[in-house]
Amino acid sequence: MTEKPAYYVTTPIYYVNDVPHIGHAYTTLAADVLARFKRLDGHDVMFLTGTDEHGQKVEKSAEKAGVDPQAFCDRVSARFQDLAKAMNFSNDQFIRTTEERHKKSVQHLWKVLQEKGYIYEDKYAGWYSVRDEAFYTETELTDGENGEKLAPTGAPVEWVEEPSYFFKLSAFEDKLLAFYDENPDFVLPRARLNEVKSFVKGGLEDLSISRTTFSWGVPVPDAPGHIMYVWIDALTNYLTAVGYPDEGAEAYKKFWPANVHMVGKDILRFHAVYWPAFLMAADLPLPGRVFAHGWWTNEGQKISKSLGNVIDPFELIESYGLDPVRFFLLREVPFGNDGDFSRKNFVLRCNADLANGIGNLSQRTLSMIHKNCDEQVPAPGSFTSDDNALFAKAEETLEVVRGHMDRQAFHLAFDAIIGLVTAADGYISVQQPWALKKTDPERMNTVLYVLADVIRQIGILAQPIMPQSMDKLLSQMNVAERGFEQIGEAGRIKPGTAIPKPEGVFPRFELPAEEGEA
RNA sequence: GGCCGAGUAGCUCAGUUGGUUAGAGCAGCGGAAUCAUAAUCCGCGUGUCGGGGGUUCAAAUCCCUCCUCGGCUACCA
Repeated sequence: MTEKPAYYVTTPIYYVNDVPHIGHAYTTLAADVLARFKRLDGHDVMFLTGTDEHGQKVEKSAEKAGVDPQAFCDRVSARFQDLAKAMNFSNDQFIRTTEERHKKSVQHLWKVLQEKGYIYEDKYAGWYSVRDEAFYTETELTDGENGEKLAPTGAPVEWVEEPSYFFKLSAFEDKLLAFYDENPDFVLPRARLNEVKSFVKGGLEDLSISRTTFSWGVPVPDAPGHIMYVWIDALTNYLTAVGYPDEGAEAYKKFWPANVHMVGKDILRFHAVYWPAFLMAADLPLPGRVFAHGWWTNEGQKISKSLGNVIDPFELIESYGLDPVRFFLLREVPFGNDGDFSRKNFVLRCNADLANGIGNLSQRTLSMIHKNCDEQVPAPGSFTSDDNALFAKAEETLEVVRGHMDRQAFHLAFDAIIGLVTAADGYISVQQPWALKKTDPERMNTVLYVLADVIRQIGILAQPIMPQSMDKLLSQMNVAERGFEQIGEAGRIKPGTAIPKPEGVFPRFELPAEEGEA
């Protein structure tokens, strides 16, 4: 086995009652870029995504579709796997909660929690609306005309009770608060940590973790009729994937605890409160970080099924190509903030940074080399301070990018790479290799050599976000070694490397026609 | 209602141990160049730093107050 450091990053498992949309693509993309970055940076990476397939909603949807639940899950889970392919995600595993290994894992965890005294049986009671298939809290209810209680949706509710097992979440209030204080980067962005803390400070109630009203799920051990309810089942997938309950398993020893759980802001609480509490209760190590990202709007409008403005990632890839989409999603908006997806901004951003930036820089340089240097990388003469300054900037960029990646500041990481592109363009303007061609061909060779090598490094650095395009670029330059250890002098491109007539890496897009007020 | 956060150039944002003429990118305008995907480079911002009051030699940066916007306030993933 290698001595490489381990890095374990996860996405949530996606609920199969939904079809894949931009939100799913976004979460997994962020995890993918992180995973690819860490691999290139010399880590042994475990990148996990998957589908959550249990619960009453799935059971009902399957019934409605006239198929058995497993067949239904197979079908919808496949759509998420299709998305992973279409987005070129590099996940090492795709876990499904209906897998046997997961059932064993969750049941084991349950028993551990039970043995340690954190699970007890009681009654789950609440205001339930049959029409909405949902429970509501007292405060959400309104009084109807006849004094009856109504759900926010206007549906009548009734008081129901059912037997249920509970997890003693209330026992972890102080431990959690202490943990947050000792690990202020456990939740990012920082503002989200405040929310989590104030939630915990507000007092924790025990958690209902089993149901008796449906059967599609993992059975509670030795409790006929009881099915595990949601979080204890879903969250545990992160353990299952690395071999739990076999704590001696190689993957487990290597990868647990996870470095980062990437999640949408809507499920932060479950990852930042319930999950650490479960793990504390089981005496298992806690993950390093939960990062809660924001949501997208579509042309300034909130995305909703009823508005019919859901963004289909497959369609987006079809229209613009994969890498521009990957780039835009993580470059346009400070990661963690909400963002707006607008076609206009998409085109402006991609044209500026990709077509006019990386694309044009490599095209102009490789083209000059191809035409003027016998179709191969020229041998450089001695380097000037300008040359060395640009080389230094390239090396420095890796450090900057690494720093931002470690805090999931993707937008800043890419900003640094684009900054290197801008520096290289500035260098060309000053050096004017087209003029040197007549006055000092040897100096021209040196300048083009410097540029070729910096482009090589840009290509290497940008691989995590745009793997296909950078593969195309690096392949055109016949660069075979592409890890971050190749950044700087160690990986300098070899004079004599063949440079064929370059092909554009990024297309330029047309601005969408201005539309009138909607 | 309670708690938290935000309001800085047309747009997206950076900028708080208080201190030179408040910054960046994009968009826009002007110029240069011509190797390149009409791409690139250079130059150009008199911005009430949400309003008002206060502390201070000095405030975008501290205090008070008001306005606006957003988030959280438990069992739907």
